[in-house]
Amino acid sequence: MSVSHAESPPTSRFDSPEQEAFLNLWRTYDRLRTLEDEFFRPYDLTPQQYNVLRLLQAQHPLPLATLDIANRLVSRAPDITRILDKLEQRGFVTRVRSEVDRRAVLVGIAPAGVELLDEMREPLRSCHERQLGHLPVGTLKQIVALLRQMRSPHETTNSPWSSAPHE
Amino acid sequence: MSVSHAESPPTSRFDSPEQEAFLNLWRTYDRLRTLEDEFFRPYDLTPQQYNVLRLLQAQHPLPLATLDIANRLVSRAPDITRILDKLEQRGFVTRVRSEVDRRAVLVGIAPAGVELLDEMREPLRSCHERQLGHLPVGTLKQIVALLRQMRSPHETTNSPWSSAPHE
DNA sequence: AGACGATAGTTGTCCAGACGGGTATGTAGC
DNA sequence: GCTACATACCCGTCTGGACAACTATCGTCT
Repeated sequence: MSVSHAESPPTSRFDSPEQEAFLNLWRTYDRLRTLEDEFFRPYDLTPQQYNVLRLLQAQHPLPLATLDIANRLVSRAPDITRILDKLEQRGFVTRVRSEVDRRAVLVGIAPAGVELLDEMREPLRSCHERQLGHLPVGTLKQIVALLRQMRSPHETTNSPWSSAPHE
Repeated sequence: MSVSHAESPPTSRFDSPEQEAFLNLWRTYDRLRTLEDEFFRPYDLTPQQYNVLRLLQAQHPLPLATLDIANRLVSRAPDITRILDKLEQRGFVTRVRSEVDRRAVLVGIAPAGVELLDEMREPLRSCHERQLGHLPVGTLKQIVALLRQMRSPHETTNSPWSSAPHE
C-alpha cells in the first residue's frame, strides 16, 4: 500500500460534468469489456468478429456487401477486409463477387458459422448475465435510453444505431 | 443504398436486455471516443497518455509508483512501462528509482508536462462540450450514477472508481 | 465511345495494446 | 544470514486497429 499519504481531496477529479460522464462511460465500458474478452478468448474470436457473424445471421440467407457490414457494426472497422479474411479462412463466412456490381463482394454466413453461433448463444447469455444481471430490467431500459441520448448527435441518421429498435 | 429489401423487423436485434445495454454502451463509447481521438491527435498523445499526466498532476509535487499509476487509470494498462517510456522521452515525466524501496520507480510530472496540460485544458473542455454539451447537467449526473451501478460488481473495492467522488 | 469523378474493396505499413517470462529487490521464516 | 516466496518493473514478441495509397468497377456527361 503506497497510498499512505493523506489522500488529499482534490475538490473534484473532473474538470466538467461532461468530462465526468465521458470518463465514467469509458471506465464502465472497460470493466464490462474485460468480461467479454475473457468469454470470447476460448472461441478464438474477437467481439468484433462475433458481431459480424451475428449481423450476417440476421440477414441470412441474404448476403451483405462488405462495406454494408462495416457501417452496421458496433464499433468502427477500417479493417473490415481483414476481419472477413479471418472468418473466411476458418470457414465461417463465404464471399462472392457480385454479378450486378462487380466492385461489390457479397458476404454470407456459412453453415459452420451458424453452428458456432448456436453453440455460443447460451454461454454468451450467461456472460451478459454476469455483466449486468445485478440490474433490474427497468434500469437497463433506462440506461439504454440515456446512452442513446448521449450519442445521438454523433450518429448519422441512417445508422442502425440512430433510432430505437422496432419493438 | 443496398438496403433495398423490405427491412424485415427481426422482432428485436438483441438476445436479452443485458446484451442490449452492453452493446449500447459499446456503441456510445465508440462514437464519443472518435471525437476524443481526433482531439488528441494533433498533440500526438493517446487518451491513456493524457490520463497518466492528469493523474500525476493531481499528485504533484508528490510522485507516484509505476503500478500505482496503472491501478488508477481509466482503462487497464498492462503496458504502463512503455506508456511512461514515451512520456519520459518527450520530457513530460521524470522517473527516479525509489530509495526506500529500490524495486519501485517513482514517477513525477515534469514542468513540460504541466505546461502541456495547461495548453490543453481549454480546448479539451470544448471537446467534451461537443461530445455531451447537448445534455443538461442533471441528465449527466443521472448517467454517471447509472454507469457506476453498471460496473459496481466489477470494481475492486479499493479502486478510485468504485465509490462516488468526494463532492 | 472516351473521360472524369465516385464507389467498393484490398494491401502495405505502422503503432498501440496484450501476454508471458525475466530480473532485481524486498520480506518472512528458520 | 540464508532460503523461499512475493512484489515491482521491464522486455521480447505477437496481434489487432488505424491510415493512406492503390486497383477495379461503375455512372454520367459530352
